[in-house]
Amino acid sequence: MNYWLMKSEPDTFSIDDLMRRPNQIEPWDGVRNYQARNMMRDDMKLGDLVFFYHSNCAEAGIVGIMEVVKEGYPDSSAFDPNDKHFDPKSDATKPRWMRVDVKYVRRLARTITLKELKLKTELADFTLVKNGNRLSIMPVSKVQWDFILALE
DNA sequence: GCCAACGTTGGC
DNA sequence: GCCAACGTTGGC
Repeated sequence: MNYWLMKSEPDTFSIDDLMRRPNQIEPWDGVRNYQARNMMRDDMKLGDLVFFYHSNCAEAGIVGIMEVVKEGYPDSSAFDPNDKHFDPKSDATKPRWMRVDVKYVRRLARTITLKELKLKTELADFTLVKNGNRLSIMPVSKVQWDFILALE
């Protein structure tokens, strides 16, 4: 069982949007970064738990928990010329990009903000708080996961 | 809206 | 295969 963190801009897709989806499931598409792609393709497994992180907003931070309900499969949004994330170098026979499906588990009692996480010496090695980090998907160790949840 | 950090692209 | 130019991310 592994733990993850996934970022989303709430203006684009927030945890409220996830709650309103049919069955509260969302295909996590549009990721166009190879490191993040590789994690979805190779490492994210059914039942893994994921922090939902709101980025690029007034109160950036962890707002909830999701669960992986479908493992890596081709991101067909890359095939659609009308899609914002269309990639002409990807097609159905040779898909370049992958996605997983995630399902809403619960909202945190409060937002655990980036500001707060940055103050914790226990999280000094956590990718999220590293300066200049831009990965939209990252692994979270069990120790980090438990520590962060204990802040709730 | 600014801008630093970073990944990707493409010329050579 | 180097690296400058460019585009994007995301905190502030």
